[in-house]
Amino acid sequence: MNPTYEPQEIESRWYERWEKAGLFRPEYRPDGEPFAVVIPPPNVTGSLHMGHALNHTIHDVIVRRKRMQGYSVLWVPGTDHAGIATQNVVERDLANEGLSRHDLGREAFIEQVWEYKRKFGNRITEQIRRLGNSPDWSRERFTMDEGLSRAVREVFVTLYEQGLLYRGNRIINWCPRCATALADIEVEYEDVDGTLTRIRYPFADGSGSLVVSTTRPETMLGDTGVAVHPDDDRYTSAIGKTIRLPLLGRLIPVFADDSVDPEFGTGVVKVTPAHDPNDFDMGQRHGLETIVMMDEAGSVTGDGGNFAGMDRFEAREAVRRALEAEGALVGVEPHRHSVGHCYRCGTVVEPYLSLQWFVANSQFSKPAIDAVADGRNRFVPKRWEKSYFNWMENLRDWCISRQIWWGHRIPAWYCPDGHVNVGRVDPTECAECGSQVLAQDPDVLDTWFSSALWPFSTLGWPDQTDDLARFFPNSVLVTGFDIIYFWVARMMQMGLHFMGDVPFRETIIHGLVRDSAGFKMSKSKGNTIDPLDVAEEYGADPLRLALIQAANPGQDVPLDMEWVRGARKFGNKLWNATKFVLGTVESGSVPADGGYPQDPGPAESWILGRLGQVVSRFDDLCDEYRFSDAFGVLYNFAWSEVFDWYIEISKTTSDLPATGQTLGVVMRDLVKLFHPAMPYLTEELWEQLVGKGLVAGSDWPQVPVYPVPDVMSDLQEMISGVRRFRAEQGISPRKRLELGVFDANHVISDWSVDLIERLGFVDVELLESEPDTGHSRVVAGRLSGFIGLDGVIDLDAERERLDKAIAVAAGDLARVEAKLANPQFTEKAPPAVVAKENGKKAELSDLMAALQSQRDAL
RNA sequence: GGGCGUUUAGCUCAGCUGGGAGAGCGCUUCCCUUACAAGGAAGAGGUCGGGGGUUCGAAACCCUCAACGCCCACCA
Repeated sequence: MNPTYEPQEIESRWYERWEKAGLFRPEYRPDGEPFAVVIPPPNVTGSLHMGHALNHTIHDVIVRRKRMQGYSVLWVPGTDHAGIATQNVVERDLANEGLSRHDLGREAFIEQVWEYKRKFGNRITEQIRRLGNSPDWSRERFTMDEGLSRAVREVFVTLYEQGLLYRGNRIINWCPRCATALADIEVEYEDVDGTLTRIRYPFADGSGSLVVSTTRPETMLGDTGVAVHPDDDRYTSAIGKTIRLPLLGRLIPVFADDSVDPEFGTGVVKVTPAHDPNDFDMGQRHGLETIVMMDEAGSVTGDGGNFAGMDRFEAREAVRRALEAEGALVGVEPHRHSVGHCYRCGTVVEPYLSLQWFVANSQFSKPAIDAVADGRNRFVPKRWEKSYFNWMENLRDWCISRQIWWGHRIPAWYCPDGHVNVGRVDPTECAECGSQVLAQDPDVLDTWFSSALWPFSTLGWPDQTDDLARFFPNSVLVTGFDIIYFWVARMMQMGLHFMGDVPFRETIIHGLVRDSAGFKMSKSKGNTIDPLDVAEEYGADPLRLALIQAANPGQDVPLDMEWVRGARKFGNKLWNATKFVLGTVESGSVPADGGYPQDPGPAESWILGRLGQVVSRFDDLCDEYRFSDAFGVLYNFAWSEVFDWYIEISKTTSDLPATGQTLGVVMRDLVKLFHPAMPYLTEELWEQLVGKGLVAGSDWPQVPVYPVPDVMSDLQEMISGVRRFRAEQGISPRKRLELGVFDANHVISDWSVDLIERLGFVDVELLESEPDTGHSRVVAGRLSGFIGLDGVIDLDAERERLDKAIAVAAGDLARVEAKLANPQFTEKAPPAVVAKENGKKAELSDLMAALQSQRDAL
């Protein structure tokens, strides 16, 4: 073995062997209970970031452990076509050559994107491999592959037939830069400092005017009405009058509507039905005309008079100036308000009236709520259920059409008469009028439409495949809280609707990876850490361990390179411990399973007993997805019990029969337990210890129950006590001390004496009674130690030490006595608690007395 | 405006059903003892955000205040 742990070298050696062994396929354990999970498909042209690394590490830890526990595990990998995001990337490339997608035309452009996908589509999957993840690559899917496209079409057509999917003219969110509609949740709101413009709207009959307020004065070009609240006394007389719209001179009515807030501004609202959802509703209620004054690029249309052709923000200023010139501008004041931005490009979105396809969302909400409420699906942590419910309860219809080219084309065809043909196969003539002139809808579907089907489309649906029968519903879904609405909620809706069941039984929500200062990692902030760079510098295993050590459900993960370095140190420790064990047991001689000794000595029994407890605790915590806690328990056990104590103990007990065997077995089980987090390193150590097969394919430890002898903690306390004495008195570790041990309860053996002598670096004499004078007492459970002080120490320092110990004991004793003196406590507290306090009191009294006599004898 | 969460050691966080304040990192002192100095041994450090209440007993349960963070909402 290398003298030290070299992660990078090791990590190039194992992936192929795992794959060749077929480990990642559920067929590896054909008879196991199925356990299925699907990867949240990353953008196909994307690159791995730390959020992926966290998500995948959690997946892999779950999946590798389940595999070792005997489940038939399927982890489906794949990528998402990421409609707008990918199209934007390719368009940016084209722009560098001075081209737009329109220069290429639709077909050539799409071919270009496919080319891009072929070129970069492997990058992210390669990165996923590099970090040691173990999905079943033979079942890798892409949201636009043939099968998934068929699933998308099937869902679209079925929903259409069921009347749950329709086409309609609505106000949607429009991104003028991407030139497409967006769903409500694709808009990110941000408070910005804007202005509120007050405009005077004169009555046509010259009898006065009303003053309206708006944050978007340019929209007045599309005004077709003015509204006040019906109960607003100030304006009762205005209702029914006609306004002559400034700048354009259009005549528009004043009407009353409940939705107007009399408290806001002047209590008078200009109504622009084509460019505001509220106004649209009012327009519907009052039969107003809709005038689209802005086009797809955000420029003023021909209906905007002199302003036609201007960009919306340019028009905003121009309209204001024109109003001022006309004397209609009352004032402009600062106004902080929330403005929506495109989640893909950050451009300010416009509410925009257009003809789009929608999913009648409300129909899907109740089943999706019920499924979580009655526990068919469980959120971990549970508090996210509230957000989920809240969102589900307030759903508006989902706008699914996008005016881009990259994605699943909407399977709807229109004849010249406007008849709509939707079908599973492309129509050749209009079903209504027989026209053979048909044009397919140019739009594509929202990326999330196909993502919503992922848990069953990847298993072969709509075909009734074996995988579908075996692995649906999935066991768990692991994702971040940021896509609960985008993804989790919609998978739930579609799973329930099309499969009649929840798509997965548990929804595991993890946090965000943050930088060491607690800030969200983002490209714009420049604080991102590339997981591949980390793997390059420190290794993938250390990165994985660092991430999983911080990953409790719902909790953000702060990542500092210190944590990664710490994880690598731990890897090094495991490495060296194994090297030591190999000095005792022959390489390759440790059995893959079992091998626990029949008749262990006390130290063996202790470490094996503790190992059993730790495995059981670790399993419980993993089953609750509390990985941070689980690995904390394991890490501490390995380091402070196995390495710091057991290995040291084993050096002194070479004559005990089970030592070598136990060392090998304990080390092997540690290797198994750490394998889900550090797959490469543990595989390397397994090769050294066991030499046959792979840890990845081994069985999870099942440790028989061993008693944990109390004497072990007595001995440890005795040894620590001697060491503490040494440190406090400034006595060199090389000076051998005399230690008298009084063992009133006869708990120790020759072996114990040997242990104390070696680890404490003392000569032990067993005492028949406690000596009176000339010693320093070491309290160690049922044992008492007496260090000979002759010529060893500074008496003053020893007095000080004793005084400190006495003060501490006295304080503790006083507290216990006060508690016991309180009749309320002795009467009302449970007897067990009272008994415990009494025991404590006796113990402390003895200790006090002993220390005091020690002090007096000095 | 509504909802959720956080506040425990210098830092990151455990502490689940109320019964002697914990871990890792960092820090201090000593030690290159033949697995490991990417290490070992020993140690310092906290009025558990403030206030009130329930209880024999509260970091934990209830109320309240404060600070910070996040999500949702048609703030013209």
